[in-house]
Amino acid sequence: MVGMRDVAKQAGVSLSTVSLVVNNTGYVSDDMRAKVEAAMRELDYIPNELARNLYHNRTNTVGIIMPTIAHPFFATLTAALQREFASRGLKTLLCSTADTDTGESEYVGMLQRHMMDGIIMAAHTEHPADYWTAIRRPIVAFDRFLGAGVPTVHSDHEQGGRLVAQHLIRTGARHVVLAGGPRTQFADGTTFPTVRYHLTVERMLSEAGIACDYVEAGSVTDVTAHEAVARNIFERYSGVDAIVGADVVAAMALQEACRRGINVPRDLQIIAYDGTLITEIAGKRLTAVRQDFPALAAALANRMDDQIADEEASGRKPARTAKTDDADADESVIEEQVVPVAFIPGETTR
Amino acid sequence: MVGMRDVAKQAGVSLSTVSLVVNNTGYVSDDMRAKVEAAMRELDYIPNELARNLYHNRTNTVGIIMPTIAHPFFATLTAALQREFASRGLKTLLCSTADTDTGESEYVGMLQRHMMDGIIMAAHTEHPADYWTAIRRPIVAFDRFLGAGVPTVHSDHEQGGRLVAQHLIRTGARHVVLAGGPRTQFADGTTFPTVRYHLTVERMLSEAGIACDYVEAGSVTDVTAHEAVARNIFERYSGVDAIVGADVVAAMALQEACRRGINVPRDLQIIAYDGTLITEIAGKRLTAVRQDFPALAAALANRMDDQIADEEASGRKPARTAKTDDADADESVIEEQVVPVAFIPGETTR
DNA sequence: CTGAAAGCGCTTACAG
DNA sequence: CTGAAAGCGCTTACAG
Repeated sequence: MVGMRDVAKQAGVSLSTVSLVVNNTGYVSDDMRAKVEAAMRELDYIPNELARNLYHNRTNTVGIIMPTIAHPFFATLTAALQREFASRGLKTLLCSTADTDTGESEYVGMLQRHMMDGIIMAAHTEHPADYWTAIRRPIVAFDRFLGAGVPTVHSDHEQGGRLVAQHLIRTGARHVVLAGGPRTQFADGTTFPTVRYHLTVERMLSEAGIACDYVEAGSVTDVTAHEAVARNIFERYSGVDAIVGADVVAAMALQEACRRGINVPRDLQIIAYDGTLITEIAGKRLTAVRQDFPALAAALANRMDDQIADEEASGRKPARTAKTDDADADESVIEEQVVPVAFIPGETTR
Repeated sequence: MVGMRDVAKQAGVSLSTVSLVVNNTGYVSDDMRAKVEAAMRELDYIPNELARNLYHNRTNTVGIIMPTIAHPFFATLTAALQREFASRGLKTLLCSTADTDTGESEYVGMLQRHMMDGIIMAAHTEHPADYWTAIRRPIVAFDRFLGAGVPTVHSDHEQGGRLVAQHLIRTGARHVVLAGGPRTQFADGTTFPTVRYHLTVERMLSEAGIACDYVEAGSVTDVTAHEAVARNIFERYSGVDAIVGADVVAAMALQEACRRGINVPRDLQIIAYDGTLITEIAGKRLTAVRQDFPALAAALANRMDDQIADEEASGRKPARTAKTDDADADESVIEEQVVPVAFIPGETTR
């Protein structure tokens, strides 16, 4: 491997001069620069970024922790994040917990060992209350609350719930089935903002006197399990005339409805929550509440930049100390950024 | 940041002793070990992997270059690869060219700057013949030929083509439309093994006297464009009674058939090529030729391990020199590993 | 504007 | 079994 030393020797200059040329920093005479560049070319010199990273204690790499990249929701989110990060000079390390059975602790370890500059946390998790806050390195949560000092970004799920409920009320739905995460997540002090969408729908439908049942949709890591859920809905709630669930669940419900010869949307409306490409290939174009993935990604990347800048500023010491310079951060509070959603009519609603 | 030096001081031992304990290498007396471990705990010491990486000139990170992770095919492949790599202690860096408009050269640059130990190349590309072979670092190609010395892994597309053709012949198809990549890829000396599936289907159908038209399915980066393709098929080939295409195209075709009130599978059969989860949520369960993603991932990872080991063995000098030790490698030939596929009957064929 | 020196944090021969 | 020393490849004050 040819290193800077070889280039310096070949060009007859010092190491520092080569470094200045490579990084285009400070002043180098045209003469010197030419000699160095010639040497670099002759030797086919390529700087070793590892060494540079060690010096700066930075890798320009951000990890995205999610259950599995095979799920369209996370694939869509990750694509948006990768694009956003790339435009900021950051690489994306894939950390999918279900694809590796290692849980997120391994990835957190990598963060602590300085293999990454930060982590976007988008996987479910069960940890002591201070697990995340104790890490003291850049972390941004997606769609979950991880504790004070860990900023979070999520869609405006209340708005999402309102859009769904308003549509169902307006179209005269009478028996709605809502599919979502484990109902235990709905407890007070939940760490999942998504429950706001379900709760909003339930409240508004209840006020309108519309029946609303809730079923648990199963894990995102086992997409085929959704099929059984879809079947169950039809078997347990024979009067159902509207189903609301994440894209994949909605697609399964539509498929099952077709098998049973149910006319969608005349006798059954289906609304997908998320708006990934699944909505376009499910047999009919699914009506959907679409999360704004590019905007979510931009918000996540902004928070991440902040976190990384904070860490750098605080001289490689813990980022979140009491002495915040400006008043914007009450450290006992979770910084929360909310991104609007949109209602996209398709062929599965009236 | 607390470093090894701090631990050594606190424990009253030398740097090397701390290193030995941390890495569990060589012999350290229980006494010393205890002291070091105590110090590590007290100081909350976490080794900095960057430094270690610099010394070893390894990052244990492999990049996967693909058009976009948002496409279910690459999401599925990547999930399998990530799982496979993780089990071998390798991290997965996401390199999607369409999500970043940077082309793969940026990622190749990272490989050369030693930010990655190797690259899985699964994106389309147009480069001079020696572009890939000149890189001289670990590269494994997926489903494409990149040149001598770059091993490749792909499904047995001839078998895939046979399975499709046999089914169509057996069920009495009379007018088949095949959707696939740009027809220009079919030239002699193509770098795309997938054309073997199309060519096999065309040859076998032709021998059986069955009409077969070919349409270009459009880019994987623009999934919605497939919709127009699906519409076109029905408009241009009114007699079509079987459509074969990648999962997303097949799903779109099914959706369009439903809109037109065409009975699938009675009057139109649809076969999906790939077998991602799309086949399960397309309105009906799609009959599919399924690629074996876990096996493909394992094969890719094996080749990658070989490449990395070769590089290490050749003392950090170019991996592919003339002096191969055993006779297994004629360097002018592309090492090619083929993985079987399977025909999975669904609801869209007879 | 250029060079000699110290250092990023860890690892590994090599003496003792 | 332990420590002092050199080194991984690059960067950055700091003298000249």
